[in-house]
Amino acid sequence: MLDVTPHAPGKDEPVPSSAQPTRSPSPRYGARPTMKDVAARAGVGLKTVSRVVNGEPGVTADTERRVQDAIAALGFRRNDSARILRKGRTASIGLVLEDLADPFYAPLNRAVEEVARAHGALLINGSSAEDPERERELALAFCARRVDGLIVIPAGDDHRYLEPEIAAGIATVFVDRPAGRIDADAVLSDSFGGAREGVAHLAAHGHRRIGFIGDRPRIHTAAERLRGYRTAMADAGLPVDESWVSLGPTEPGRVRAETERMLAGPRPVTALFTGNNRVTATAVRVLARSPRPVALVGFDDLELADLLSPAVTVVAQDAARLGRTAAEQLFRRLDGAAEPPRRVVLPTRLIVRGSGELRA
Amino acid sequence: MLDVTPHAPGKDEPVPSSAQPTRSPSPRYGARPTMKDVAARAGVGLKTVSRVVNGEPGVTADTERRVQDAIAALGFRRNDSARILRKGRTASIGLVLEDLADPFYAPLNRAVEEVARAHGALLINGSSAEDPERERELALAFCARRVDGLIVIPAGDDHRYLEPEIAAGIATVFVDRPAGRIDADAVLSDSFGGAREGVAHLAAHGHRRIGFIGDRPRIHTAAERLRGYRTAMADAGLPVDESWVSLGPTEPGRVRAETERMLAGPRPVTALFTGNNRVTATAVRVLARSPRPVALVGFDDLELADLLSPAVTVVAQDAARLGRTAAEQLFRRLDGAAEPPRRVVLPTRLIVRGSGELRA
DNA sequence: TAGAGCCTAGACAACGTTGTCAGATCCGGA
DNA sequence: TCCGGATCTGACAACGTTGTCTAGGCTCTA
Repeated sequence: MLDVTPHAPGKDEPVPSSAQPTRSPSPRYGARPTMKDVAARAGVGLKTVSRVVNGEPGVTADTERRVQDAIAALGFRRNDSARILRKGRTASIGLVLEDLADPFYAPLNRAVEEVARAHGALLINGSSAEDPERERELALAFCARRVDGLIVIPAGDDHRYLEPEIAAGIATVFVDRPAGRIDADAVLSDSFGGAREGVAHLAAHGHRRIGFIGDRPRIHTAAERLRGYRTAMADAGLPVDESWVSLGPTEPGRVRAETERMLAGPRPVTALFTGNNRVTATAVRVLARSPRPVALVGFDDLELADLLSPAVTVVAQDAARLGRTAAEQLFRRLDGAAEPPRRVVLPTRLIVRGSGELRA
Repeated sequence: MLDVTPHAPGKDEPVPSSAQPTRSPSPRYGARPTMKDVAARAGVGLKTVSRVVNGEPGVTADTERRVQDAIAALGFRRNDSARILRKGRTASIGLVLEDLADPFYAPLNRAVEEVARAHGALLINGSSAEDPERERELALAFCARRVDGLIVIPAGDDHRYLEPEIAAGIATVFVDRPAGRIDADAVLSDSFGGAREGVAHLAAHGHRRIGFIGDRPRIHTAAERLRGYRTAMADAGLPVDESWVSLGPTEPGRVRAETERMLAGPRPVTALFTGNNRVTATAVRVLARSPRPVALVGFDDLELADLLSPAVTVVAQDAARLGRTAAEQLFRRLDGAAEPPRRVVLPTRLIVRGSGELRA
């Protein structure tokens, strides 16, 4: 039941009415007091208020106190919009990612926030939902707000629309996937190497028929991971039956169907490599119901993965480190670093949890 | 402290302090073109550019084209800071939550974002890290940016500091936990009822010694859940040994120690109720190593909880719905709804996954 | 005691946009 | 031919802040 109760006011604590005794010669209702109002009330000049608010020197203790009193009495708070307009810098950065709610991106988001905070900047963010047009809208909306910098997890593969913005001075760093058709800083995980290592792990445990289920091929990481898969198979001298490979949207329905298909065919796979956390989660569910044990290695770690039976071996990325590295690079640019765009590739880590063995 | 700190002047702008140098042929390097620049280039008035940019009527097709050309040629993008200053509305809302990376809050964050997007607003957010002071800093920083509205997941228990802001017109809605010492809209989950139901479930399956591990008692939801636990125990006629109850920080070390303690004592618990997702995750790990099976019901659902063995029964909250409801309430306020503050309590849902049985 | 020098304080002009208002142009109808 | 009205356009003043510059008042020294 959804119950909506008008909240009884006196319950928590009677609100002390002593807080705002006299609201001055009543500034316009609903409008906030400005420095001008504070100045008038304190009987000082506008600039003096500005000085006090910003802690600038050159104000006597007495004057300062008068101003502080006026500020408190009026409930003044500096309007940062005006400040930003005047100063040119907004002390904020924008982050465009795929999905704020995705367990992989959430720690990245948090890491970016921490770095921003350490630099005194606020974070504006939004989800592209893997839609290039929406990515563009968001990024440009952030630019219109004149964020100092932009961190983008690309959904699209053409970022030329950002060129004027970058030229105009908005520092931009791409994470997780490289920028398309422009040259820019990027911080990536080693998708190719990670997938190769994960698949090699399966091959080393005797699997010969290994399936690959990944995200849509236009996504850079998906393509790289597939490449890692193929390379590892070739390294191990294993042929790849194309029915073992499936790229496409990661929604559970498709992944479930593909997993079941690979387990059912005339030449069923004995092991599966899954291309990201969402795919892994669905595959685990399907495999849990499989009569025949199937080995599974997944890209991205999962919470509680160690507790599944069998525990899922994963190729873990450090999402927080991705975010941190990207944000630090961004602020390095903002501090004036003028080196040419660079690409940082962070290593992945194979976490063996015992699901690799060939048990079929 | 959040602040715009101007760094070394003269760095990005090597302009002699005397005056504006010739700015007509090419705008200063690094400076963005403004409507004035566009107007000059298109040979029209400033206001005409404004009209074109905002799609206002009253511009002939020919003039519009000239302006559009100039915009494209210069790479002009409207400065929303100036626009905001002029218009008074920022079309942005602020969200203060505990931790952007927490799997419980991430979907809430996303839901808020979706609603904001539907209303054409951007989202600024930040993590309080459960620190009241940081919550305050963030909320006030957002207010200084003149967000239209604020959604807060309280870390502290005194929100009187927001009174002047609310009075000045910043709509504010609290989620997950009620506001402290002020009367404001709040959207909550039914922590009491949910915990009561979860503990009753354990009692109904024959458990008599049921432990409770929760978050710090000053957190409203933790206190409510404990109350639900005590009520359910009383309902079932079960005495509560205080050694079965533990409230405190949710970091794994403490939770692990407490869980082990409850399992080891002279009167060990046979079942455990855990107060939120973080506690549950740690408890599951400890219980997985327990020689004796212990039943577990947790507040908050976990990804993959259905795949654990035994599967974990949970009291699930709908985090996305919390976020959506709060954001909708916020925009209702922004659209002028003037009803008294109200408290919405959303139901929880017991998801039985078979771990409730007494197996010891 | 005068002048130099420091400190405090305020007047004023930006920042880039939008709302208001008034001028210019054009049309059709009398 | 002239006028009313509609349509298009631009000058100008805000919005609230900060940087620059100058005016006083004070202290200190010669």
